[in-house]
Amino acid sequence: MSLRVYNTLSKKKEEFVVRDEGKVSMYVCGVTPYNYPHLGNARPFVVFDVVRRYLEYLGYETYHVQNFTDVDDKIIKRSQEEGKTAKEIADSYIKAYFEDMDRLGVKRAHFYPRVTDHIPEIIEMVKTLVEKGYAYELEGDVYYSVGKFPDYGKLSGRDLDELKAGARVEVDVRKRNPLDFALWKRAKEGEPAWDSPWGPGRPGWHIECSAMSLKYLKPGFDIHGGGSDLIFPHHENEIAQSEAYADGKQFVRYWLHNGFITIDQEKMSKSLGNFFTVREILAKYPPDAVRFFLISTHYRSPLDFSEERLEEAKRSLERFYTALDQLDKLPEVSDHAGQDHPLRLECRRVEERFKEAMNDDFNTALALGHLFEFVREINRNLQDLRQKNMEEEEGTIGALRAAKETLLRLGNVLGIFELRNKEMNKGDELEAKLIDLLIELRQEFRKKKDWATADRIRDGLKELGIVLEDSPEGTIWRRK
RNA sequence: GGCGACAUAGCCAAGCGGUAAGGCACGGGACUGCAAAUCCCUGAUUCCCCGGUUCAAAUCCGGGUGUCGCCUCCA
Repeated sequence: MSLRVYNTLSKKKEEFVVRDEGKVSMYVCGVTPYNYPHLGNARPFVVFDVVRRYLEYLGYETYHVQNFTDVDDKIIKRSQEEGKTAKEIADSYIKAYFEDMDRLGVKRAHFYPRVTDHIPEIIEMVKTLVEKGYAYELEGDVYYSVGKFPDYGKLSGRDLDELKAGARVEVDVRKRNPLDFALWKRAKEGEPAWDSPWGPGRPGWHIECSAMSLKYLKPGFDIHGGGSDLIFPHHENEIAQSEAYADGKQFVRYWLHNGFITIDQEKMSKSLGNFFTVREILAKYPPDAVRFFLISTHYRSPLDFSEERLEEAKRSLERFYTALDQLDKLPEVSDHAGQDHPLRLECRRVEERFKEAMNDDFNTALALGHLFEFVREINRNLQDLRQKNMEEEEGTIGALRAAKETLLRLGNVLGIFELRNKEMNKGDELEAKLIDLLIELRQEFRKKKDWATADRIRDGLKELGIVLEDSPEGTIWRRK
């Protein structure tokens, strides 16, 4: 069974066929760095990180490009307010973007082009569009003439006439069609500007992505992704510009869009003010829980945010972690031990199911379900281990070690387990030694059957977020 | 006003024509000094409502109701 992805362009799941065999070129619309990213902003980056990881798991070589829109109205406004240059604003929030996404385990794209580094390419593209008759100049501004592009509306499923009728946009009477959009904007006083054939100005909103994606990925690249609010007008306009520029050559093969994060069923957005920044959330919840939360629902569905959900995500992950910790303690045995153990079969089955789920338009929720079932199977075997004789034990241990490898490998396609250790290792050594000392003392009390004192230690530690678990092999502790 | 999406147990969430995955929470049991962790068992006669198609529908069609999104910067 092969990978199928939902293409916004066709509104259907399609078989995923790449342009260049064995390689996937992907472009994800990045941020305008004028603010700290909120959770809604982060969703596409986590989503497309999983997409990329899965493609790599399948054996594709990926080339992932993501832009920074480092000049635009909001950055300019912000820079004027703070008395800084646009570049200073952009630089500082780009830095913040990386800090936050790194913590969420988002792999770095291979390349992050910035608009301000691509002004010549953009000017060239606008110039060509004017020459080809798709764009016109108006007092230093250049507009794209949507009426010239017959396919306009094909991505968002809109009809030009309907759009005109329903347009709530303030109409600029100079434009030929109210929907014509700016490719180049004349500079106002005090704004960053570059020289162009139409006078000093800066790129319009949509042209950057076309210019940069075409430059680095060439027409007909495989995946273009972003939030579904970009479908119209941003991506619609990108298609219009890019396909007009490339003489009708297909711009993108697969358009992928993720659903929104909502709060109380309402879209999380800066303008509504109902947002939480990634760093606010990470101050209260571990990154793996946030990431788990983000992938526990299919990427195209809306996802309602709440602290309860994050708590739930945290508890769900515990299931994986307790199993993983048990598996870590297993002694080494020959790799071939337990070759015909039933658990080995489960390993193959879970991987098949995992692939089947992910092949169906990256169904991470289903994939996680399979992983949970697999964990139960692992725990069953772990429990059995105690009642086994030596010979059987070796086989079970061998199979369990293989299961651990499978679980870790599949989990990391989703990027969840690798985040855990980072956070867990944060505790300092002194703390660990003190806890060990308390456990030792408690052991003494337990021997003397002084349950009251023993329980006081356990309860006290629990208050501090340290959970003790007694087992025949001794007492272990973990953070709650 | 135009276009579109979604409605599945207490909560979250898969399934998209063959008789309801998984997680969290809850209850019972095993284990334990008691817990915790883990395992076992239990939970929707039913998938918003009403019709229809079909041997068979949560899944398809029609009509309602409700919620949300896009049409404006927006991930």
